[in-house]
Amino acid sequence: MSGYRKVSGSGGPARRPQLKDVARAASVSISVVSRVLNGDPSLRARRETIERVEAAAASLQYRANAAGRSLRKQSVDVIGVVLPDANSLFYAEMLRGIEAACDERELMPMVIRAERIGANSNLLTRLVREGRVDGLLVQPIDRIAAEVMEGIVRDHVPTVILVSKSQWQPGSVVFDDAAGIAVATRHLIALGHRDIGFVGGFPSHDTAPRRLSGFESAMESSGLPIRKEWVTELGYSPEDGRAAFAQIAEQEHPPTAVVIATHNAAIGFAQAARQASVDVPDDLSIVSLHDSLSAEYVTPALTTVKMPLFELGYQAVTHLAEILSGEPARDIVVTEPRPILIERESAGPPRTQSHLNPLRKTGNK
Amino acid sequence: MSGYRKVSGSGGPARRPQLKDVARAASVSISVVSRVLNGDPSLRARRETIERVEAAAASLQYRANAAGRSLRKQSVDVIGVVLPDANSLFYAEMLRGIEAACDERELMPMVIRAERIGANSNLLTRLVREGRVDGLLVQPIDRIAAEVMEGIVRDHVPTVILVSKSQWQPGSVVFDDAAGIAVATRHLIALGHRDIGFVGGFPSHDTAPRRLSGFESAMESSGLPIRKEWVTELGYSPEDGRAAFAQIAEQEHPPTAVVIATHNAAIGFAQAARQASVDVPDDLSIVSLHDSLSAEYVTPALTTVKMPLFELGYQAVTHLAEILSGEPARDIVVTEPRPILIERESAGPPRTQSHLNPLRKTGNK
DNA sequence: ATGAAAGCGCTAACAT
DNA sequence: ATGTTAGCGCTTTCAT
Repeated sequence: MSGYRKVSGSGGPARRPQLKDVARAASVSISVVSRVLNGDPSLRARRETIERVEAAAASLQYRANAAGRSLRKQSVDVIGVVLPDANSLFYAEMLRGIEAACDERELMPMVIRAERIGANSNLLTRLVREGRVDGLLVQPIDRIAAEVMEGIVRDHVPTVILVSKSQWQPGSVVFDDAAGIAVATRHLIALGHRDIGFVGGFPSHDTAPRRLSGFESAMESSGLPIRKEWVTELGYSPEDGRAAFAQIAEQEHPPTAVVIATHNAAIGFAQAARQASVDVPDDLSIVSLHDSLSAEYVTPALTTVKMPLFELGYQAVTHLAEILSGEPARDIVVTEPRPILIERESAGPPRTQSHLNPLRKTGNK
Repeated sequence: MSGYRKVSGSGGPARRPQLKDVARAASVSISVVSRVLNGDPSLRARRETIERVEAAAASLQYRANAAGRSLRKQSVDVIGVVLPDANSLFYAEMLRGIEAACDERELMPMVIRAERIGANSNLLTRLVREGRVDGLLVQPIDRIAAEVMEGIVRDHVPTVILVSKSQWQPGSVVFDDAAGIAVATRHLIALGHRDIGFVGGFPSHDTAPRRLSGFESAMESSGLPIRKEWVTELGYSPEDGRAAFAQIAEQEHPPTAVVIATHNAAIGFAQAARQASVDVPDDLSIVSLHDSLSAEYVTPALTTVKMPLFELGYQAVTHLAEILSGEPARDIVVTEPRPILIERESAGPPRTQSHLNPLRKTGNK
């Protein structure tokens, strides 16, 4: 079918070398070549033979054909990586961790944007049933989580869930969300804030309660009260962040600072603040969980808590490889390296206190 | 190797159905099943038989094993997509076009960030020599372009170059760069600017002269002069954009507006302007080629010219598929849809003219 | 210490 | 109108 793979004639593109070519060049049988190149421990060959085979393979630039090998081994050394938006800067670092771990194990990551699964709902099932992947790394998004995850469970694909813990089966890698939120909260406390709000995620998302509890414990251990009206649980999207701002800014006595549980909500929250001419950080300080490149470009640049994204990706692959080699699936929390505060411009000391709401420029009620 | 694929015992995960299972269920031979499911035109079967086979395949949720099929067909229906940074928002839309075209042809795109190739230089060669991809879509970056492209040429992999034209061999899909730059330039002229500069790319990059010529012809057809000192050819990175600002802002009589030949340079240029307290757009208007999500987040939001990224990706796959089926490689210019001006905040009418340099706040020299 | 050969799942040429 | 079979390139068991 493919036009370039003709039998070698004079001038035409050469056929790719295969086992038998190496075997002929080294004057051994193909089985010896296979064993040498795969480092078969049961191999009992003369050093000289091994060297001859290796030299022949190198000079021919031999690489085992993936289809032949896969057919025989019943595995393809490819893992599918399903991400909400592979183009988001947020995932750049996680993907780098995934790639690094894959490189070490001679695995190929095949990235599938979750959005594609919506349009082409059997895409994942196809990949699995056609045997194009040995296993899956999945970061579920709410909308498609249920049906996709059910398909995955039904197909018995070795799977590790990223960032959130699976309700379906063991096998996940998550951040220490509470620790990250605590770092953010303590930074605001250290700056002198006492009136601190929390913009959280939707309670049904399994990360949300962990993040909220990080906020609560950091506040409590500094003896600071938590005011219900300063805590929103609207979701993780920019729109949710905007809504959270609306809810918090309308209050008679608003907080002087907020911890925001995720990056996208922080973008929306800050945008809404700017549109309402609320000065960040002078009127309102913001620290958000999860750093990302766009945090730098936003005005004001966002102070964030950077979580170990690289390591999460790395460990996810590591654990998936364990599962593929027969070990039981586990739920892993990535605690190292610890969350790191990235100070930029969105958090500062509170203004000298005034009991008027500086956030509400329109003085109604 | 993979732990989940055991022979079906009681309770254990079921073996994936294969041709012979469908054949047994439909009481026909495996060749009939293969021909029915592949829509073989030479098939001369009874309608009833066809229906029986299709029903059996559907009820078993049969999917042909990729390894078996690939081994036989000598093609894998996977194309490698090498992008400078797959995580950049810039490529999101191009990738969507690639995916859309792949979905239509039952191809799988396998995205490889070019950065990985630096660390793991034989990665691409490996993919090709192992037969894991049938062809390649490559956007070369300067640093690795030469060695990688040479490897590709040597391996005779069907390849289509993205965005820039290949000096190595035919097979490319590029934008109508001149048209895009002309749209940007004409917008500034329509706003009343006469003193317009151009921040271009490095001359060795093949897109650079096309973009410069678009600027020149738009200026000339409005009877506007081009001043050499307002034209920079430093490169496409944010740092290059910063350098371009430095060069332009230092002049006695600077332009009131600039066209910037690419998105990243515009980000750097605008950042440098902000740091120099130059008001954009009041002191200096900016229009850049290539829209991207971050153009909205930057302050001021950038006025840009959106190029047909989706279509470029789509056509690249289309053409690669043509090459794979034996047609000769061509160099394609994507002219539809035309470049579209996205008006945001970085371009406005020029200030009433003053012959002092408003860009140079420090009055030295 | 090395080789022969079976067989992974599929397509297609060749029977019938 | 349908079935039989060779063979794609590889790994691995079994033989020597």
